[in-house]
Amino acid sequence: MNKEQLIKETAKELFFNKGYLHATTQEIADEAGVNRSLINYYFRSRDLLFQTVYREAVEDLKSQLDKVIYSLVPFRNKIELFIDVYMKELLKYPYRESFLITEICSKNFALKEKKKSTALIHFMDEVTLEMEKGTIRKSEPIQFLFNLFSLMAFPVIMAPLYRKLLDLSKEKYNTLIAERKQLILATIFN
Amino acid sequence: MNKEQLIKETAKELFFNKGYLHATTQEIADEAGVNRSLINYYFRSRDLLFQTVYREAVEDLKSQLDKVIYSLVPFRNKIELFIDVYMKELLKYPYRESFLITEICSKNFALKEKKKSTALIHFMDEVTLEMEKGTIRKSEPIQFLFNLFSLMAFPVIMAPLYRKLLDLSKEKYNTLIAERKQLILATIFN
DNA sequence: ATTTTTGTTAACAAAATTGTTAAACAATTA
DNA sequence: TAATTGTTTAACAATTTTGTTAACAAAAAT
Repeated sequence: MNKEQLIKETAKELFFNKGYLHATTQEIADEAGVNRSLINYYFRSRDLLFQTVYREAVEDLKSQLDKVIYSLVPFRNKIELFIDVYMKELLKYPYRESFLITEICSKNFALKEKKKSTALIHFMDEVTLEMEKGTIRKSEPIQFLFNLFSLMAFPVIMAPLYRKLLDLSKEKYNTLIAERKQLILATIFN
Repeated sequence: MNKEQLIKETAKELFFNKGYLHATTQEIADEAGVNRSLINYYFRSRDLLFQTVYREAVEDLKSQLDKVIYSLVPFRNKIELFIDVYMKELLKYPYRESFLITEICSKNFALKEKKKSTALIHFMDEVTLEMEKGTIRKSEPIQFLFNLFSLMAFPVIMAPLYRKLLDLSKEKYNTLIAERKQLILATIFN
């Protein structure tokens, strides 16, 4: 693999998978098995590497949503597909969203944002329709999104803490997470 | 206020409220309006300050749970009370749990943990009972906890990101969060 | 009142982290 | 094969961050 890519992937591994948000350039380089100067060669500065990783994470997140949202299957199947896709991604990169939040908070971000993606608007319409049909609980459509994401992501993100507080083994915790797809469906559908 | 306390509170403010997890000792001192050396005087090192803050956060989290769990009111009222208490705390310290996770991940934590708190066991029993009574959906009792915490915390923690992605004003977002208590109750109770 | 203890500060030293440069090396092209 | 371009590295410089010290001030104790 070319080393520019390797550096990025390694950074993502440390940030998104290991949750090691304080990683230094040296640590990233070591983990990738490259000379630290290469980070400056390819990305100019630590901060630009972070920005690059940040941007790609947001893009990934969006395109992932879009792909599922635009799939032409009935609503419930769409949600099931989405849970499959997103929870798989969560197990690979549990801390991606946490990284994004930390970055947004630490830099005082220019929140210039492109319009709400058309995919989202499309999906919100679909949610509204399902509420009218009575397949899901009535509420502000965004709340349905909140609920769905919350139920998927939070237990995964908080695993280290909850394992501590509840004294659960890694295996037990994984079992619980695996069970959640059905539970989430039962929770959000009438 | 005595300055040792002030430093701790300021650190918490930066970490838990502002989500500024990269704060340096100088930045903490500046924010608190004290000389940086005082941090070393009272806490010896940056790392010990972090440890102290960490420990207190875990304690707070636990004692908060305990207080509500042991209150002698019917189950549903208990949950309502809990949502009130916990969501108020969340708005004050949205990133407390994120800080804990980041710390757990960055240090390779000695996961030596005191037994699961008796409060938790007590509460799990209560949840099991309610499942048998049919007031809440049947599942592994811990999953009920997961659901409850997820629905409360995740939309608050992810506010900066979701506001970006969904292009929502601060006001609109706050309204959505405020509406969630009823929504959560409707979601987790049969 | 003066000694002792505690709290506070600035100046300094040490360590850690990042950024730059120049030279070595490899790959590609003329 | 010489020249050019792109890649990699080590050495160095600059910066940032942390930790220590010693002097000083305030408070408490004798």
